[in-house]
Amino acid sequence: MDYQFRDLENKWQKFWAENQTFKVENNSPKPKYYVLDMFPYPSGAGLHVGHPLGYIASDIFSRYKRLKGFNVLHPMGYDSFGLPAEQYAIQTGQHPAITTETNINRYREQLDNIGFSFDWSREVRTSDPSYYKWSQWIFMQLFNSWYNVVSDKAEPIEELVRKFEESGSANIKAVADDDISVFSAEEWKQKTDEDKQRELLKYRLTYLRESTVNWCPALGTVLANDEVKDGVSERGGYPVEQKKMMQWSMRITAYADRLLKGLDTIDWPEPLKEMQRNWIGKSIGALIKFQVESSNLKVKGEIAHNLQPTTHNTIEVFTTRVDTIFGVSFLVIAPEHELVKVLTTDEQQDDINNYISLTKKKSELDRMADTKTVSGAFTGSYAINPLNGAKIPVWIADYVLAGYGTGAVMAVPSGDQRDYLFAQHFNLPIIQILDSQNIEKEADPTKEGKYVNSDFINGLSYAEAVPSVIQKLEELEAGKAKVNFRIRDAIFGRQRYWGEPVPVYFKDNLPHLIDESDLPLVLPEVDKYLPTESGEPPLGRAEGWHYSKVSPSGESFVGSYELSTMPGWAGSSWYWFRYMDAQNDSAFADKKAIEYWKDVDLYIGGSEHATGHLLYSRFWNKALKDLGYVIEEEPFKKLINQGMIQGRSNFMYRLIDEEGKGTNTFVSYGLKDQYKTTALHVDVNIVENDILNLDKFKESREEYANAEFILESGKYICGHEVEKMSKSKFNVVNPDDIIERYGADTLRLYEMFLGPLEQSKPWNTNGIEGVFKFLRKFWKLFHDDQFNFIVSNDEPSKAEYKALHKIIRKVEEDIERFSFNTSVSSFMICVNELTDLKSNKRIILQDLVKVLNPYAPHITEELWALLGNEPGTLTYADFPKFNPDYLVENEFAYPVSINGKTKMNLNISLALDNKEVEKLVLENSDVQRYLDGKAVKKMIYVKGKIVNIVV
RNA sequence: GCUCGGAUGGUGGAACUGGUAGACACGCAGGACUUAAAAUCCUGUUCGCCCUAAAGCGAGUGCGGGUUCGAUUCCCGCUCCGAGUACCA
Repeated sequence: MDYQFRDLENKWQKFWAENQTFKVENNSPKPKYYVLDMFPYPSGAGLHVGHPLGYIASDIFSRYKRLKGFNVLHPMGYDSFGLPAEQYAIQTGQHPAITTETNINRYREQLDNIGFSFDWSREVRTSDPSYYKWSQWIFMQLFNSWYNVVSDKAEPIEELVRKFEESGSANIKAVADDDISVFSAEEWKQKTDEDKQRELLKYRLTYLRESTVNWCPALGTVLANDEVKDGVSERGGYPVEQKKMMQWSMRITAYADRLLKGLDTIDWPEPLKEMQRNWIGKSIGALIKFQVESSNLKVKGEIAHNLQPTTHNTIEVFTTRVDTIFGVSFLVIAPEHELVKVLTTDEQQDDINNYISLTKKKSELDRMADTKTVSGAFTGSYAINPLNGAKIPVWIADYVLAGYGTGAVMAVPSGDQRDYLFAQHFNLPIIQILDSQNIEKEADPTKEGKYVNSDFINGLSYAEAVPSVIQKLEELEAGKAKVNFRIRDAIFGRQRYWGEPVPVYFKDNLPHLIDESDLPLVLPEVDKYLPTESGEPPLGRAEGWHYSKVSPSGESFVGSYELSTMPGWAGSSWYWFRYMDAQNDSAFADKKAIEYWKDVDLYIGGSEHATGHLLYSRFWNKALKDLGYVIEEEPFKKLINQGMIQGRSNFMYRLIDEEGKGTNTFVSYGLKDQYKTTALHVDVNIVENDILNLDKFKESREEYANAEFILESGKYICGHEVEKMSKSKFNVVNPDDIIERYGADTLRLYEMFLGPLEQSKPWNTNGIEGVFKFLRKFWKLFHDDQFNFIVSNDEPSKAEYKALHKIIRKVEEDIERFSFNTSVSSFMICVNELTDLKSNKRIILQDLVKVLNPYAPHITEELWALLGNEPGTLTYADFPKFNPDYLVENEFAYPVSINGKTKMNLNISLALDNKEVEKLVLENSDVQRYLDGKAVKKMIYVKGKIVNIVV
């Protein structure tokens, strides 16, 4: 039979599903291996050809590991809560659950078409109550925990309560809110329940905090950062303002150091680790207190430590460059800083008010994006440099962010470019502090040279100055060394409908967890998916959305539920555990299952999740480990980023008439410059190798039925450009179409053949023929000219063994280093060689089938069965063992070069030693001719590589 | 701005630890088979010069330098492209 890919692929896909070929057990004598893909959000557009890239790579790896004797967990699921489904629901009234279900079914169909070896019995959907029950449960565990700095881990909150009861708050070292109070055990016991809860909330790993959101009054909704462009909503262009509201937060900052240290223990791409390091942003510096000079404090040249500092008359700044303290010429505090009111003098009041109202109009994003404009206002007050008593003005400016550090900076114009520009603009002094500094045109942040104008550190180097300054500050009680992190606690609430309800109700304005037995807290029905008229989240519309509880004493109580839902990242921060034991109803995963699978051995996904999903997942994993639920400190041992598949658009050129109107005539790419034309996108699916299919084009739309063309050599050539893959650019390619035409095995091979996995590249169907031809050629190895299956049981020749063992070694090496594109090339070489050798030896072909199986599972299953093996057993066969003996050579065709330029090749036995080779080469008549009598200075001979003659 | 990645024929890419640059494909050109098309097969294909051809010569991995017997690979400086990130004190 000819290679009937569609029949054969359908047959095997059905076989695998019916026989549950890829179902995996949570115990096995084989070693475990867990291969995970980043699960998709099931969007309405379906899968395009870029999505499966990573899945194909992970599938090849999984199948390879099975052949290598591992018990492989390779699951798939859906991250099915999300904004698009909700927006669609707002527009159409269709319940997001219905849209989501439809989309998932479509995705499943498309995925099944490609022949993945997923264990679908473990499928998860984050929007399914049986799944989000456990997202809610984990939220509860975090709520019931605090971070103990002494043991450096999260502990149950009861432990903290016990400590409070024993000895008050004095000996507690915790990562907590700034406003925790100090109390004795006695004082604790005397607190009301309410006060105790209020205090504990400051310690919990999930807690309430006031934070700002992008509020759009016209749309009546909160917007995500990327829904806001230039201060107005992306949809509609309505103004957006910053609104403060109480929000759930997660204390990820408690884990900042562990998240940083853990990076050194995992095998991830270095750029990605670097991104996380920068995001966490550990900086070692110092806190310095600047005394405020005000009329009633009367500081005149006196050193500040003589004064009694209070929070009202000191400004605390954080700096990573304490050494520059003598270069400080002003202080800048954030416009939101609490001291602004106190510091502003009557004369400056108007200036300050104006500036603050100006700032309010800008979103934090805008404030951060605008680095060019210098703006600020003077408060009228001055502060005193604690080390030299200098009187320096205090300004406010929006380049200082209230949320980072202390919300105040000491400005050193000579060392910091922003400070430099600010000083220039407002005519403030710029003080040189290092002898090698060049500050004529811009700030010089380098640390080289010796200090000048710097009092007691004059003449010292950077390394000497830092400890010296810190010591002095500590002596004066005007400052101390301090580690600061850039990372901020993660906001966990969303004013949305399509997400997990937060399992919390309120009583006396205090949050309480619902009973664990009441989980899952199922998302209620609402009439509309918009916020309520009073501005409450959509859940405010749900009827009867109250928590009722009967207390042990028999009193019934009704509390209102939290109305916000969890963010998109909640469900994806632990899903790899659910795959270990997806059906469990009494735990997020059984302890034994977690002990068996432990962690993910290989995780494949895009680098766009570098600072979101991949950081949150690590955080939850660590918290769950602290609480004793999981084993490993890090969830993903090895991570590979697959590159983005970009779109490749095709263009046609419409002729413009004299009046400037478009005609129905189209000019081929090479001729377009001779005419007046306008370019328009044409569907890439009716273009092949940039040549337009004219008939299909005419059929595509009625208006094109009578289109005319100006052709070049009888063809219409289209222009092309690399763009994002999107419907509007007509460059979306559906894998289903490729499979229909060439089969799933060809698609799999071609996606790999396209280039290195990590590299971003445009999708281009040009070239897929080559891969398709390869599979047909492979098929023909097993068949005669009439397509009768025929293999020989004869002993293969040395050349045949060599071809086989070359590919065995190559595929092993390539898969281990995730270089899938090169092994596809090698398969082609191997099949070409065997075709030339007219090889149809069973011994060779049977092993070749195994080696190719991970890449092209359908065709190999079919041939495996045709070879007489039990159908379906290929998945768990043994990968062939590489034998180097077959590759031993006794001769090598050495390139002979003169002064590094290759001139010729020479066959030389590998058994000869240096001297013999040199002699042989120099005696060769061709070499003599090239040398042309010139004296040989030196000879380089690298065995098995090269001979180089230096003259 | 900062960080990271990249730049190789007409195209996608290969060259893994410094050792024959352009593997493997696509495309293109020519040919075979065929009434024809498809499919298949064969030959050629980095560029330039010379040439009927064989052969030969020269240049060549973004640009300019350097290290080396030898550089796509290492070092220094630059240009361009892509991604991430955002005034982080």
